[in-house]
Amino acid sequence: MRKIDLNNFQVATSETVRDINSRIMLNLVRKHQPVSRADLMRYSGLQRSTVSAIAERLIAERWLKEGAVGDLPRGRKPTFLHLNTERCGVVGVDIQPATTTLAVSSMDSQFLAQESMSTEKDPGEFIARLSRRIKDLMRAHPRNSYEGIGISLPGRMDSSSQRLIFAPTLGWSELDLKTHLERNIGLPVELENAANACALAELWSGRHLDGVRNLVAVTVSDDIGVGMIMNGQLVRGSTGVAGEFGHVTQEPDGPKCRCGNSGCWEVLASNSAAVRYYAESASVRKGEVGSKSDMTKLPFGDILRLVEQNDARACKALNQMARHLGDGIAMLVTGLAPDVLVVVGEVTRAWDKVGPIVAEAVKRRSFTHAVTRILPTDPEAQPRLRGTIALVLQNHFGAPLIA
Amino acid sequence: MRKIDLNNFQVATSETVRDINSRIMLNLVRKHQPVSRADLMRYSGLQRSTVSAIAERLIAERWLKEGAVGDLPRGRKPTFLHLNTERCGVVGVDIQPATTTLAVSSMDSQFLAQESMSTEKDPGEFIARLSRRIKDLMRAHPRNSYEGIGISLPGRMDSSSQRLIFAPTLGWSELDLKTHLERNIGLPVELENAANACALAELWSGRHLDGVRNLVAVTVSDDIGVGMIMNGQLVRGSTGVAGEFGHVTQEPDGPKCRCGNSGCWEVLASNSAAVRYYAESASVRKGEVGSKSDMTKLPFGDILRLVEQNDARACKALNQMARHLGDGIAMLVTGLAPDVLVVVGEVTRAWDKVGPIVAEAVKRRSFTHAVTRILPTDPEAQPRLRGTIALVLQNHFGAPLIA
DNA sequence: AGGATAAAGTTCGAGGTGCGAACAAATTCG
DNA sequence: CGAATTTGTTCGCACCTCGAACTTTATCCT
Repeated sequence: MRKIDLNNFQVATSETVRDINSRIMLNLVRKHQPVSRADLMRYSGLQRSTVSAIAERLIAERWLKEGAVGDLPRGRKPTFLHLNTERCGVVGVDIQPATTTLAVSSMDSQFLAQESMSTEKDPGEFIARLSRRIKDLMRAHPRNSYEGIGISLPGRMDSSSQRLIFAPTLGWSELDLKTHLERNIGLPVELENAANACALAELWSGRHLDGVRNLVAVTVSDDIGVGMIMNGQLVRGSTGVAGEFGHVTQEPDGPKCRCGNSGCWEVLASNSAAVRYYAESASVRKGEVGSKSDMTKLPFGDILRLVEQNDARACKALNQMARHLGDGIAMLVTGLAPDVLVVVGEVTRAWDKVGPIVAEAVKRRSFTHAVTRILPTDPEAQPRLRGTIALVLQNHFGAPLIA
Repeated sequence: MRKIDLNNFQVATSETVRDINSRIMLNLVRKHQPVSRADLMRYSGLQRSTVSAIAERLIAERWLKEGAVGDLPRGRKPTFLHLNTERCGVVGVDIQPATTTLAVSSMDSQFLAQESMSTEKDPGEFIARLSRRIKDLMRAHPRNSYEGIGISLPGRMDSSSQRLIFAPTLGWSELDLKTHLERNIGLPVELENAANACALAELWSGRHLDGVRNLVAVTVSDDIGVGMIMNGQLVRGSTGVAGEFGHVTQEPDGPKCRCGNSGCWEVLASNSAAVRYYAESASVRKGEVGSKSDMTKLPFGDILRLVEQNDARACKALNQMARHLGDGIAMLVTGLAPDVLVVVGEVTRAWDKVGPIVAEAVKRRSFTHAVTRILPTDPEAQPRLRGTIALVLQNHFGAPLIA
């Protein structure tokens, strides 16, 4: 049971009823399509007449469309309803330190087109170029309407103003991306932290069992981010900064982290950690410790490639990273007990090696009553980008803001 | 934005509108009482006529009552509305390993009476005795109606059946407390884990700034429990077992925990930990390590008493506990970034000593963007017991289950 | 004293919404 | 060809909020 937020509520009117039931209908169609009005009546518990009325309106508003007629052993054949995927489009933007990916998607989270550009160091320049690219992309893929622009980025937004307040890897500061883009393009813009976007992606378009309402996404790159869905809703915390489990101290005497502390989880288990482990093993092998110039700092991708070739040093570095990754995941499983925990990042390419080590660490360390499934995401599925789409679609498919 | 739970939703009808607005009104009265209809109109945004209609019904249902007339510089004087605290009572039961406390409370979370009994080892016997005590207490404090019985206990319930599935300190197993009590007394029973109950207590009757929607309660006794409120709602996780941060590994080579792992947070920072630190310091002082018989295992309460007398050994043990407590709290602050984190337990009696050490650890270890206030609870305020009341009152004051 | 002003609270018809029964349409089976 | 069955529509009813008009109560100013 939720407490009513007296600082941010909506009273109910007659139309509220229709809004609630429409959203339920829309979700039922999304889940069961193709589906007849009679089926919707059974799924929802609404009266046949009510279902017909709502369907009529949703068809008029072009959210739904009628399709083929079904087949039954007896009686009148049902007319199927579908989501009208042509109705609207959504623009998704995934900003990463080096590359920014943008895409347009239809209502069913299918990408219609996708392209990349470099992420500029100068925010002004970047916004101008991104705006142009988005407009071009929308012009090339005309839709009945565009609903909005979702943006994922490695940083933190102020929860009220949505201004960017922290994005060390991008090198921007205090940027009001939202307002600028909204003015340039004329569509609502929604920003979200990358890990949170991944969590949303899994919630709305993940291939999980139906009814997953507690889900954690762990993004592993040069840092570690955690996005949490609890009770079917993204957890942003008081200032929008929840999920910084990457900066939980795991080894007080461990290596220095760029956050200023030492031995943070992300210092021990991120891609950069594997890179460091690999480099360290080089100098150890040579019998010299600390002669930094000797350390061969291979990019993480190369380490993964070496692992595929069964290179012993690379495997050892990866194992070390995996063990620490598992330790942190055990913390999340123990403390949050989600139904599903998904891992996002290049490291999933070696999941056949990493997965068992993580599973072992979790089994060893975590409290036994949780039954969290730990799953790698397919990098092809572009979780960040899918999350930006979910971010916008939420507004139509999510629960109405009431009470 | 919340995702609609298609496995557990309610469609809206005309009455839903009234239900939503009634609950909003009830909460507004709770927050602002005494308050006039005209004020409620302004707070809620509803029409004057609607406010009057809802008030009329709530008065008829005895949720509200009219009180004194107010005073204004001009115009007709307003009639104030209050919560009708006499309307209903709630029974709260706080089961702890040695003692069970039971109380009856009015709608405003004020205790009318409170008494204790010993917690039996035999569950059947216990249920019988508890039922009798509850019935006696209700008879001694007659109310218009009793709304339900809330129970807090140190253990875990199955989230669907509410059967007790894990309560090592009580020594009961697989107990269906809910059904038995409901049959004996004829009131709905709600069970909740003690840490969760404390979190609910702070959410509903805590003395915090208004609008705290992300809150963590840490209960420190012989174990450590964590209750989480995120987005204004209790986080129970997939199987109702979320919050076991007490069993997150902090020192892999640390002392054995009764959960089977080693170096869990609760092994390092619970009351028992302080007791152990104290005992260890004894044997160290004597120059012998490991001769267990020499270790003086003082109860935690005695250690606190010694601390009040500035006993050096006791202070050292408490400091050690406090440092570890702070380390774990830093993890929660970093990862969950709640508005408020409350600490519950005997340790708060020495908060003038413990608080600064915790604050220091949090400052040192946690990510800097969170602005969590860390507060001790007053043991006199009986957070567990208040939580059981909140557990029941939620059903009337919480957001309606819709969509 | 009496009228203007002001604010609280009530009354009542209009419009939106779901309910539920009756009805129409479409299809199969004997 | 009619009975049975299932889908989908129509229509009057009840519930709810809205919003304007109205009543009630009180103060201030002339």
